[in-house]
Amino acid sequence: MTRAAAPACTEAGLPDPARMTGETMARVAKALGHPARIRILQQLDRCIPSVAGQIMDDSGLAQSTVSEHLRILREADVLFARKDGPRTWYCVRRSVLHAFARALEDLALEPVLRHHPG
Amino acid sequence: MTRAAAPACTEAGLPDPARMTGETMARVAKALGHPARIRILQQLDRCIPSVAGQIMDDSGLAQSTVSEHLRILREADVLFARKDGPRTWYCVRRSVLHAFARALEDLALEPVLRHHPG
DNA sequence: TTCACAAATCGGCGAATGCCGATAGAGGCG
DNA sequence: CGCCTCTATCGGCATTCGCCGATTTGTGAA
Repeated sequence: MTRAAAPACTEAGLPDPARMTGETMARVAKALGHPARIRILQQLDRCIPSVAGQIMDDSGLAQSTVSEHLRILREADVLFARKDGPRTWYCVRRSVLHAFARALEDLALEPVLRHHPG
Repeated sequence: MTRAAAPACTEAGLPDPARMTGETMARVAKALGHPARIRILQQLDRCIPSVAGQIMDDSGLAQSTVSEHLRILREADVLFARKDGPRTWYCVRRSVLHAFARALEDLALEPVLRHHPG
C-alpha cells in the first residue's frame, strides 16, 4: 500500500434526489453506460487519491481518456470530486446511485404494487 | 379504452442474470440512457398492444424512431417482444431491471457491508 | 523562480447515435 | 387476389462519443 491516506469524503450536505425524474434517470444511466465507467466505480468504492493515474494503470486507457470518463461521471452527479493540492480525490455519490436504483426498482414493480407519491 | 386485451406476457423461462457483470451493467445502462426510452418503459408497465403507434402519438417521435428505441431496449434484454399477427406485444423484463438495480445498490453500499459471492 | 508532477483540456480522427422519410414485409379482411 | 394496418428496416444526415497525443493549468518542492 504505497497510497496516501484518503481524506474524509462523505456526502454530507449533498442533495439527495428524492424522486428522480425520467430525465435524471436517463442522464445517470447514460453516464453509467460504458464498461470503463462501471469499472471506475467498482474501483472507487472508497476515496482513493490520484485516481486517474491509478485507473489508467489498471485499464490501459490513456490519462486523458480516464479524465474524460471521470468528468462524465462527475457531471452526472455520480462522482464527487475534491481537490487537495495537485491531486483530486474522487468518491462515489452513493445517494445518487441508491436513488437511481430505487427508481429502477419502482419501474420493475408490478403496477398494482407500485409506490406513488402523495 | 379502445385497446384490445393484452395476452399473458410473463417472463417465465427467461434467464434471470444472477450476478451481473460490469459489461452487462454497462449494456443495460446504455440502453436506459435516453429520456425517450425511460418514457417508453414508464408507459410499458403492463403489456400493451401496438406499442409503437401508441408511444409515437405520445412522444411526437416518428414511428421508425420509436421502433429503433424499442429495438435497443430489446437487444439489451430490457424488453421482451412477442409477435401476434401483424402487431407486437412488448413487456418489461422486470427481472433484468431488478437485477440491474440490485447491482447498483451493491455499488452504492459501503465496502465493508458489501455482499460478496461465495 | 524554476522544476516536476497530477489532472484537465484541446484538436482530430473514426465509429456510433438519434432522427427522419421512404420502403419492405407480415397478416387480417373484402 | 388487392387493399389496409402495423411494424421493422434502409439510406442519409447531423451530432455525439471514445479514444489518443499534445498542450495547458494548477500545485508543491527545490
